[in-house]
Amino acid sequence: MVTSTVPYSRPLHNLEYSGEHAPSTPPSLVEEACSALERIGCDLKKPAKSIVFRQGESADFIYFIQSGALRLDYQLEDGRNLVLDFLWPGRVLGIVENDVYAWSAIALVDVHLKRLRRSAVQTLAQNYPGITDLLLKQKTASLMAAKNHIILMSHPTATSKLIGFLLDYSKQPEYFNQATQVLTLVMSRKDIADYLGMTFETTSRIFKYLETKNYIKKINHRQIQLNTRMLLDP
Amino acid sequence: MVTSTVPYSRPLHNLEYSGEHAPSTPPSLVEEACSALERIGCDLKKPAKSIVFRQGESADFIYFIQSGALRLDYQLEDGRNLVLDFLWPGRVLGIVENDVYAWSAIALVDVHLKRLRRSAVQTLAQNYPGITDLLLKQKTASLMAAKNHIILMSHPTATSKLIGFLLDYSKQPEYFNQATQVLTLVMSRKDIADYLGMTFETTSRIFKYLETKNYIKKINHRQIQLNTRMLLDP
DNA sequence: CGAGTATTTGAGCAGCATCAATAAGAGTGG
DNA sequence: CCACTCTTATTGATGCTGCTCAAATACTCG
Repeated sequence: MVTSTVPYSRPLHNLEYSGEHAPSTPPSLVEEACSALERIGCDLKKPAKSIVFRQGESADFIYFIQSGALRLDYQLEDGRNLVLDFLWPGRVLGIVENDVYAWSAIALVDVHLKRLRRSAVQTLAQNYPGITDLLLKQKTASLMAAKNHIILMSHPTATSKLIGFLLDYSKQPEYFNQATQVLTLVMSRKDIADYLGMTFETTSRIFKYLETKNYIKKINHRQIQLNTRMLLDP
Repeated sequence: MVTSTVPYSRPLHNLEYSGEHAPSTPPSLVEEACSALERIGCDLKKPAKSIVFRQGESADFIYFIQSGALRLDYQLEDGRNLVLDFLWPGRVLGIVENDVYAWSAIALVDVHLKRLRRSAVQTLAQNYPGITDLLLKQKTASLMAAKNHIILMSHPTATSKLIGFLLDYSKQPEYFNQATQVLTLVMSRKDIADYLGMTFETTSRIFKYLETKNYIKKINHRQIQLNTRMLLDP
């Protein structure tokens, strides 16, 4: 049941965030840092729906996503649950928080993680400057994701929010089939709603609306064929 | 006209973000880094409403805010303007973007900045590990601000968004008088609206509503006395 | 003081939330 | 493999919140 469907173990040097020019650290140092991290990391597989860490827990570990997908949840005092982000391979969990995790991480599908003790990473960072560099890039990636999230939430209508979400999501090669244009949703209607700031009934209704307008075609609840041209157009 | 009302020049070592435990770098290194940065930085004063940098411009400089307040604007293709953040002394501008600035920075009041050439900071960072550390902390600060922003935008009603905004804002000591409980708004109704994802008419109406409920008392358009206890209660 | 900008206020409507009921899928054990 | 249960998704009816367009008022700055 916990058996992952992952065919191969992704090497850590795929983690580098390419959205920023390498500032001063040469690539060799980053590679060195990755292999150093690889040595102290341990492989960890978690089944779908399992919790990797909980908001408020002592933040002892950081995790590199090798494969799969996760959801970051933030529990509000008023009882609402907010989805802060969806995470894909190449991203890192647990580097932002200080002594305790500021949010929870939940596996959406079976995931393959590399777990590293935070203190070990910090010790290692003293000898490998590439590590700090890598963490800096990961934080930039988180920040850009947050900016994107804010832009999505600022859209005036639920329809444009959802269209923006689908277009962003379709950039994930493991869940969007370019040939068939079919997007596999790894998250529920409620997850999407909690991410975009709406109710899951509205999410469902907008999916329906998009189908009547031929923007999308529902294969089943979790498989949706996109009409990318039309979604990008209006 | 460009004369700043700032009484003193804030030393750079006030910049350290205290929300995270110092990982491994001892404080002495951070101080060293700050004085090194101080040497290559040049003082810059900008009047209220002036643009520090524009979205899309070549990101040659980073700025440390010594005093004043700024607004980060993101221009969308559809013509809407989004306020991504309000920045206060101690924060840094321009470290997130890569080769071009991803958003614009506008002075809300007269500001005093320390301007540093990005390339010079990168060169200096090779000798002073504290610099990378400081940048890492600043990115964490940006990310936490973004998380807060997302939480605010997720609130179900415009009233709770605005209350959340006022409570967050009242943490700024230079604009909230603890004794009189008066908050000085450095931003317009439209700025607040563009930050929270609503129209400025709604912002105005909610201010009115909060006054009728005795949650706030308007001294004038830009001076508002808060009834903090009532705002925190419901 | 006057022109331009920011804010307030009003009326009407559209979109989304709420509550509620049904339908479709997924998971489980016989 | 099927029947049963539990979860997830859809659909419906209704009311309220906040948007739109429009006008009036307050404030700012030269």
